[in-house]
Amino acid sequence: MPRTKPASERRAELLDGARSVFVAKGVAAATLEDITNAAGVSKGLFWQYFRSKDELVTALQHEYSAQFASAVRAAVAAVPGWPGKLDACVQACFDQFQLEKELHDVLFRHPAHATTDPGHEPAHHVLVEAIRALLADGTAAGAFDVTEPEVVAYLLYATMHAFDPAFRGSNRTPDEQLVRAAQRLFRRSVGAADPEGAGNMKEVSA
Amino acid sequence: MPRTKPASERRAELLDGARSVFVAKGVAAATLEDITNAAGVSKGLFWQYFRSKDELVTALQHEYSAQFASAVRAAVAAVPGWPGKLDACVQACFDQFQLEKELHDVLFRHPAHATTDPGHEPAHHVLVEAIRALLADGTAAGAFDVTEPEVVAYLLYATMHAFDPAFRGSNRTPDEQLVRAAQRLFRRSVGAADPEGAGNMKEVSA
Amino acid sequence: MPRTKPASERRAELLDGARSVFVAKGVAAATLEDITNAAGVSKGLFWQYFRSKDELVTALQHEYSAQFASAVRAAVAAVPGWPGKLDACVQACFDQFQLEKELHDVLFRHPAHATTDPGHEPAHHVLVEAIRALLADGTAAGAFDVTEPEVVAYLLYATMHAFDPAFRGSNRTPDEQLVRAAQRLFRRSVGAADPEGAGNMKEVSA
Amino acid sequence: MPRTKPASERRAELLDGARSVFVAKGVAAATLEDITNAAGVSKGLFWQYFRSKDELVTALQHEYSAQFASAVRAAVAAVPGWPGKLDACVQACFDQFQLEKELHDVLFRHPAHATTDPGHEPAHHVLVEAIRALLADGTAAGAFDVTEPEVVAYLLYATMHAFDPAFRGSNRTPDEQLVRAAQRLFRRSVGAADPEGAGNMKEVSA
DNA sequence: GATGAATGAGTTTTCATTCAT
DNA sequence: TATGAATGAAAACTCATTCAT
Repeated sequence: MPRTKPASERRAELLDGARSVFVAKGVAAATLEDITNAAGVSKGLFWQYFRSKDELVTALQHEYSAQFASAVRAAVAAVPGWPGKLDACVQACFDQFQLEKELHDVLFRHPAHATTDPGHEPAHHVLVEAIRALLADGTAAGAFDVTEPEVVAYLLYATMHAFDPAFRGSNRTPDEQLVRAAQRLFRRSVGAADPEGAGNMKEVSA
Repeated sequence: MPRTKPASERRAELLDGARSVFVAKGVAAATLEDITNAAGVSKGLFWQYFRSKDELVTALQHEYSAQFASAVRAAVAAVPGWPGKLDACVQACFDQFQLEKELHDVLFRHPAHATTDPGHEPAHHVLVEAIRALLADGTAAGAFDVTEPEVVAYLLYATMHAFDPAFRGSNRTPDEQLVRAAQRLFRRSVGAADPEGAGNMKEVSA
Repeated sequence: MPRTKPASERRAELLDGARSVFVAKGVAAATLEDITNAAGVSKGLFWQYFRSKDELVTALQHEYSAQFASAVRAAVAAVPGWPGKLDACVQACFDQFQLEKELHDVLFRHPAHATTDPGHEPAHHVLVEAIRALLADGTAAGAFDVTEPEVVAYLLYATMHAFDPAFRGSNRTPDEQLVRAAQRLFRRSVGAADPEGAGNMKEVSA
Repeated sequence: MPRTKPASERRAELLDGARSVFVAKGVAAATLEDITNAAGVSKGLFWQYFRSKDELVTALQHEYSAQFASAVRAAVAAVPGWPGKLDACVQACFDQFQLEKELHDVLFRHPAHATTDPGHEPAHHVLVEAIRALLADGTAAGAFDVTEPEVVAYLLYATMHAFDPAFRGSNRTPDEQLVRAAQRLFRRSVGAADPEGAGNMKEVSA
């Protein structure tokens, strides 16, 4: 004996249900019935909100990416100083991957997340773009030395996946150490001084 | 009507069939019948060589990783000079991703490639280890400045996925430019001079 | 947002919507939602006017048959002379089948139009009856020679389905020729002279 | 615990099962599981013999039509004399409709039996063609007077559907009488004398 | 070893029908 | 009266897996 609810609420319930089922058993293994059960609705209702499982996955991916990017942007904005912003960017990415450890994996390793899927691209892009802006602005301010911000941003975006729990696999580097190392790598990559005791650069260039 | 063949040959036929089917329609969409058809053997024979589809996928992943790692090691060994080795490592990774564009994607984006799958780890590890050795040796030789080779190697391994055609998605940077940028990034990361006209490092450290 | 309307109008809207949907995609493929959409009413309203899809189909069949029969009766009445009436009957049937080419097919080939459906019988019957009356009256008037008007009417009724576009299938006889041939066949069947140049009968009986 | 059987036997079992289920509950209402149950095989086996329900229906239609046509041809061939052949043709059609009363209806009234279905046309055609040949040959022999055998054959083919139990509906004419009337109608249509006591023709032509 | 017919649980999807508003 | 969100029973179809030959 169901009660009518606003569509946005139902949709959210379905998305929530899907998220938890996906995390629990993966996208491929999750049946639509699992999802509607988790959402507490009947099987048929699913098709009033999504045309297919893929559409649901895509919706979840968008949601995820949007949140990720905005968290990064906020973290960068909150910190003064270019090297600090760079560190904050790295830290924010790490935190985001920690936030819902399995979700990224389950959502983006799925084959549905095809190369050519135009739907997800913007999300990726928004994060690459955030990094690019950081590099370009820092370079313009004389703090960084990056001649091709677009390309470097893209490479660093790839690097960030080292934080993905699924990607880390058996890598047992402690979180703290991994983040510090990444920050140092990012700083060097943009030609900024190492975070603490900046002796490194000098020695090399000497 | 094939007659008896040596087991290793049959297994290879099955792996070849699977590879082509996986590339053609993805791992999830490929049925075991597709695979045995492609291999030119009967359906039942599959079970004599693999316990499940997942085992087959894993075998293919191993094959792939092993080849990848050995290609990288060979490329590194073939070049003299530490910065040159680093560049060669980057270039070899790029070339490997180009070699069978879709195969990596289809094999490793599949959910079967689970986080905790212990079967694939060695392959990852062998490549990370190759990079680590390069960094440690170069540092010992005074050419690089890397204090935590394990961690940096892992991070750079992640960066390398920027070459994955599936990962690149809409990124339209020309191949040549992408490789050059990656080489510069790697050099900087290890504290070596930029490939050409090493002015960058100096300016920053000045 | 339609407000209250007279029931008969609503019912007509529903019937119209159903007719167009049925013609467009067939009875089986048409969903009640298609129909209510086409009618511009809500899904739930359907149940206020029809107890089931079958009831709706039956209603449409009745409508169709009633119109068919009355068109035939009118055509017959409009023409003087018995052979002329017979020709007119044939022509009217042909014209009716042309009128809404697909509708008859879609409505009466549907399984819902079951053998034992007592609902459609009257319609058939009214047409058979029109033919029967024509044969009986013509015979009484000495123009036809039909000893069992009921049975012959029924047989000729069956013959008339040769005009059904769905029945014709790949038959490529031009319309004009088909009608002429049918008229000749009907005339002969009732023992009347061939329409033009009545030599045929004589030769045979000679 | 199934036993392997020759494909043709399995296929026949499936066809037999389908035929009985279709007759029992109609094509639309019959589920594939009903059919496989009736055939005594598992659900999945169906798809090894037919690609879809429609393909099965079509196969049954072909089977039916082929048998129908050959029965008619045999009956016609067995009788000497043109009028006798005509009568035999009518009788054979009637007998065929009696043979599996509901099957024709259930098979051909189904929407799958679409107008444009090229698969069934040959079957129709083979019967029309048998009638056409009869008319043409009889005319050539001077026994019939038919100027357009193709068209008349097609019309008489339509007439024959009066024998279809589903078509007859509430028509209560005794079988015997119906067949006699049809034979008389056919004879008249082709310009041959009435079966018994040929007075009719004479009176009319006089 | 090799085959492929047979199985049947499992999945997505549809849609007539209800009912709280 | 009119609405449309919600239901859930079916139904078609898939495919990994078995096993008699």
